[in-house]
Amino acid sequence: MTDRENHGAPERVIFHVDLDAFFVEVERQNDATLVGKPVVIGGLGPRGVVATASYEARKFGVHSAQAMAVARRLCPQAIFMRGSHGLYREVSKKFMDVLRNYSPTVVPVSVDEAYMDMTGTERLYGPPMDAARAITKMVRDELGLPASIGIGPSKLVAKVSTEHAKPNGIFQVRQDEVEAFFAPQPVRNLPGIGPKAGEALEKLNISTLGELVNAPDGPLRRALGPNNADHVKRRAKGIDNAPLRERAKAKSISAETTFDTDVSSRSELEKVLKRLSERVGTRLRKSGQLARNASIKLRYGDFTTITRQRTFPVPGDGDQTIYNAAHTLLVTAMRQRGDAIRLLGVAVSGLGEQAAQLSLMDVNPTAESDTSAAIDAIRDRFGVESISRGSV
DNA sequence: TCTGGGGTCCTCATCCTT
DNA sequence: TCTGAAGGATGAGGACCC
Repeated sequence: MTDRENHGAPERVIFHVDLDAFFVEVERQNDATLVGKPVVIGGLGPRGVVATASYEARKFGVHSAQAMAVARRLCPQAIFMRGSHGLYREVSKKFMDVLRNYSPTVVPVSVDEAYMDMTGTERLYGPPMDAARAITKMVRDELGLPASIGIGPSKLVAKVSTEHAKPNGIFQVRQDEVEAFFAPQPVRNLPGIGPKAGEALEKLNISTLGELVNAPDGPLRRALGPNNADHVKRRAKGIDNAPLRERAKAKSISAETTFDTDVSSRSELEKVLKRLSERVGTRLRKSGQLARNASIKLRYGDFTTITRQRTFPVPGDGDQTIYNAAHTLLVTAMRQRGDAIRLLGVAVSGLGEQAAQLSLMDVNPTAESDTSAAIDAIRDRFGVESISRGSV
């Protein structure tokens, strides 16, 4: 829909609901001694990073994606935890159920945030601010979790508003306020502007969205790429007509691991590759899909990362099929560069429904698939570690 | 000094087919 | 039969998000 087409339509009311320091708050429910203390959740190994930090820890400069070692230095008195991701998924499901009481259109973005279309709900819940207060109250009453809500005429504006609502608040920006609200925002507040684009804009002396809107097109296009520059400029004006839509099925499934110390032993890498292939295969079969491609990801000690991809002769979902392709790719890559490896990953993509398997050109993909499915059944019953293929 | 894991989307290069 | 253009498929890499 173009801007013009949107004229005359009632202003959309979109909520962006975000749970504050979600992982930490869930842990605090299980252990009240964590309340009021700096808590950091993330990987505890030598190469772990911060997933979430409590507001008490953030005061010391701890933030997500930071190396755990740095977080420990900044805030040694914090409580460091690995986190219980299965539990977070369960709580997240309940959170989405609470939101569905208020709107049929709830689109989860991640475990701790979702968009809601609240257009036309005034007669039921009153003005948006009242509805938002009711939702945060219900989230707190039912789940014991603090939530922040940003309200706007689009997903983009709602999302940026949430940053002003945090922690534990509500912030609304109406259509006629969007331009004035966006103009003074730092460019990095615009979703889609990450470290690289932020740096490129800084070089052009552009630090706010207002400056971005008024920047000449030529240098902007050179800095961000022609298509992206136009897109970003529109968003910097707060223009976003994207509809609220359920996320499509996953397009790829992957698993990867970072080693505590870099690994150069081929047999060690093969063992891990096998395990990763099985993890991916199990999830692929659970999704009821077949994959057309397998790929590996390698990161070396100097942090350079490469990916190598291979297409199956026919779509498949068996562990062995995935492993064989991944192994070929790994051997070829190691021949080209034999350096020790920091991270190893396996992925499948080109996912499609089972019917694709009816193309009967291959050796015997079903037999292999049956073996993998049998292994899945045993794992479901007795746990992931209960059975492995011989080489693992 | 240190940079996880699981994703999506975009761009660009290359190869193959028409 | 050769050649070049166009376009799709594939592969690689990078940026970004939570």
